[in-house]
Amino acid sequence: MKTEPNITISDQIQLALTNQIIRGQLLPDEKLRQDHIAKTFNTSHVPVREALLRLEARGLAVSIPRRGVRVAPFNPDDIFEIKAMRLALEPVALRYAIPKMTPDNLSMAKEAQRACDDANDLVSWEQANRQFHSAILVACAMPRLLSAIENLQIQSARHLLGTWRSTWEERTDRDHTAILNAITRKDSDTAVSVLKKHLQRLR
Amino acid sequence: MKTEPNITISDQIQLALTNQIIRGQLLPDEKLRQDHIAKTFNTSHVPVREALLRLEARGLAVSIPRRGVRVAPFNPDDIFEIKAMRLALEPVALRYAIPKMTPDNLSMAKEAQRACDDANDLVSWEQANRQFHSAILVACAMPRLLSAIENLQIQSARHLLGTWRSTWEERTDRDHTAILNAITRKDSDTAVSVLKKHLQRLR
DNA sequence: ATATTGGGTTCTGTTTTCATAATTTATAGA
DNA sequence: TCTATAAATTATGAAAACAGAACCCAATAT
Repeated sequence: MKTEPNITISDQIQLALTNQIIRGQLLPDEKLRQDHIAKTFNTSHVPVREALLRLEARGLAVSIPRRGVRVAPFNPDDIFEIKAMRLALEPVALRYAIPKMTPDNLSMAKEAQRACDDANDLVSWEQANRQFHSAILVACAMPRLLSAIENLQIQSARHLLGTWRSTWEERTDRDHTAILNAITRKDSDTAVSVLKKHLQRLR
Repeated sequence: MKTEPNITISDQIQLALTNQIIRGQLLPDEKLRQDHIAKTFNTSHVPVREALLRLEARGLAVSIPRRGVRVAPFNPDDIFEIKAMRLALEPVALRYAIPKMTPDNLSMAKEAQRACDDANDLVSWEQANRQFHSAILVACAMPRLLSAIENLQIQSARHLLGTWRSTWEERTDRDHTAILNAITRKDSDTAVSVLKKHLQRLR
């Protein structure tokens, strides 16, 4: 039994571009030219157009009709907005998730937390951090909510990697452990309030 | 000075399909065939694909690679999720909007409210209602937040028109006036709490 | 009757080609 | 020298053409 051979070319392009944008290999406001990208992926420009369209829908690119697509810019207002939205959505997701959480969900979260602590560069820490935040929420089983949150997390990550690029200090994230403990006790109130404080610290 | 001749064919298709989905002219799970739609718009199927892609991103369609796109289905879980997200996001937007609200914003909202009261069928009431809910929030000036909310409102509208299709009774919406009064007094707390109750009543 | 195979049809995803809008470069004028 | 216009180049958006996967339906086997 094979796993999803149904991945379209435009999916692959979208994934690759997403990562390049997150990691800052593509800079804010950088132009995304269709046939240039097409060449690097050995395709025609149509699948590229479709990938760009979806990047735009996810807030990672900005398009002006007939004038091309650019990597989405980043100003302080955007950071503020993203934080506000995460603060609005993630606590809700967490509250719905906790009662439905399975042992499997919990162990995934713990694993991600370990990966956070073990990370020794910003890129891999960020990946693990994002996995942690997703792992504690997936159980809510609300697809729109989860994908909205995922997009916001990606945009946060982009900001993080863009501004703190080189600086890296090992960190043990007390909030994460506190959240995990509360979840284990099924103590939604403290889990949610710690998560809120945690997100408030974002900048 | 012309207004936006930069509308692409795929934009027009997207708009038309959006309305057809909202109004229930396209039913949940109905198949959206590319060349069929292309024929009705006298285009090739490429712009149609792009329109479908964006409908998918907005939660109005569901696509399975190589197996086509369908109008997004609607089960009680979805309704619940949409309500939860609106409850999470709209109060936040309102709180940020009120301090920035201009007289123009306010009069737009009043106009929409009047249109609600004057409506004598469900379709036009729904349009006015949506305009009201947007008008009281635009001032927050948070584009991602606003477009997320707009999409949720569209999905609510779809549910509304889908289930209560024919029934129509004139209604004067007390919540709307209460919200407007609170906004006029710059009383964010009551405005937000009335909005929350108002959204809670959604089903 | 039910399940299964095969062939034909339909539909999606992609490439190739093209028209036209936008941008850049060059040229002429003040 | 700077501005404004025109020509050449480049890029986007759409059409046409095509390959291959999914679907349908009839004929065959169980």
